[in-house]
Amino acid sequence: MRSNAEDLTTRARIRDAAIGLFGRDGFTRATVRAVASAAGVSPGLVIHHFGSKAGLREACDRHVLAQTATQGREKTDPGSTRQLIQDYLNHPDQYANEISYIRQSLGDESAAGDAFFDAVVRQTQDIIQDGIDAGTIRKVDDVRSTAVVIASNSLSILMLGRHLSRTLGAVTPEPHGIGPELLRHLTLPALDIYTHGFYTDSRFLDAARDALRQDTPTKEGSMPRDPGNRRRGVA
Amino acid sequence: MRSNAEDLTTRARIRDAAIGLFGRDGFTRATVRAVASAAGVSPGLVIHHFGSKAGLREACDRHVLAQTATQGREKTDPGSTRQLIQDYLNHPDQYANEISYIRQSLGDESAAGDAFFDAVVRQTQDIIQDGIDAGTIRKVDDVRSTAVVIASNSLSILMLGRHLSRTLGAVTPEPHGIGPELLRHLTLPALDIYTHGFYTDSRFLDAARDALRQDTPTKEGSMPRDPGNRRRGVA
DNA sequence: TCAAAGACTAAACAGCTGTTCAGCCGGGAT
DNA sequence: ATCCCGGCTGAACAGCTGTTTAGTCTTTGA
Repeated sequence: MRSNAEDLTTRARIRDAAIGLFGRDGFTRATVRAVASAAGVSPGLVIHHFGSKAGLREACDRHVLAQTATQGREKTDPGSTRQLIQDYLNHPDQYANEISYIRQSLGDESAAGDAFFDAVVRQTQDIIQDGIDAGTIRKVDDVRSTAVVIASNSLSILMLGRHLSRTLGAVTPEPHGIGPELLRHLTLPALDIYTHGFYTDSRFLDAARDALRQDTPTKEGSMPRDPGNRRRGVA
Repeated sequence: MRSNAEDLTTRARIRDAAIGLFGRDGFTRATVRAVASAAGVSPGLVIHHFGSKAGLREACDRHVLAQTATQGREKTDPGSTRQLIQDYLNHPDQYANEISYIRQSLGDESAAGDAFFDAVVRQTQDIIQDGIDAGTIRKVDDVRSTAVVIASNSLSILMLGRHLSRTLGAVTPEPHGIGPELLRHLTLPALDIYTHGFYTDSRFLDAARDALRQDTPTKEGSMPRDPGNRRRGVA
């Protein structure tokens, strides 16, 4: 999205190379030497600039987080959100490194991953609340829990993109596997469920509600009673 | 689920220890020495039995895959599925290692992860087809794509369990973060969406359908036209 | 102009990694 | 009894890891 040329500060070049390698190989497998080599620099300089590999990772965390935060700023503005998606579909490679990096952060437990997930949930909750107020989204009992479910569903594409593209036979952009073709495959089925639901009646929902009502919420340990036939194989 | 005592073969003890450590720390971070130590054995013996660390991993893949395959065998039988869930809720720790291991396999690209994901999709597709035939699940245009969406949503709990438990304030069983309390939080919101849908009308679905229809599916590269306001921020 | 500071490198260091090797031990077959 | 073979160990090896160090080059500032 920004200047792809090599007019960047050496420090920034190292950071960007690290984001790419961390996203592709993970924080453990990506080595300081590989980052240095990708940035055209000696390993010592990486440490000189960032103190340690952990420091380099923190710098990458801060940078990716700041970048995605400015993008998520225009959350309740539907027009800019659409433009953002369109922008991504036109230039998928531009965001590839950040996407992969966030995927790694969400998997490999880290404070940055926590922060990103919380931001997505918060943002989703705002969108849902606005949608409810505008009448485009059904009124739900618990907005926060619903936001968590929706966010989890959305982020599953990020976490499982490689598998999704593979089983659907879509082209698989490296390394995250998320491309326009994948979104084209998933959009209608997902929106169909979000629009018309998945079950024909409220049988499963009622059963689960009953089961949860009579389920004594013991604060720790196993559940004493059969919770019933909640979530039969799916969900 | 089987004998937890130490009447196992040394080879099996090493394998089980490896499954635990691989699931907790990932395949790279978990070392042969750590596995050996956890199994009460010398590092050389691990190599002696499995040839290499990669061979050990393959053995773990085979074992976890076989174990989950036998469990998924009774897929279309709702009673046994319910019993399986109940069994898990009563003895969550029993499955913790396998769950974590599968999570790692799905994230860290591997043939075992691919096989597991495909099995889940296949199984989900069968369940959906049966549900449609029985009238409990709405008839959908594309059963396979719908199955992929449902499977992706379901597996997101596995991939993001730690985050879900954290933001919901639920107890977080190590290391995967999936416990009864988390399921208790998510069941009703998820089933509510699956039962009543999420949007109030088909506005978003229709818009996406129109956008996809007029979208020339170029087989490679960027999309030439604005795909429209599909999936506004969520989904 | 000179000195201080920072960017940068090449080499080395210590620690950890997977793996190998020589050999010990115990139990079954000959 | 002897042989031997597989389970098993402890030590060692080579390679890679993050990091340090000594030193060079370039820029900057008074």
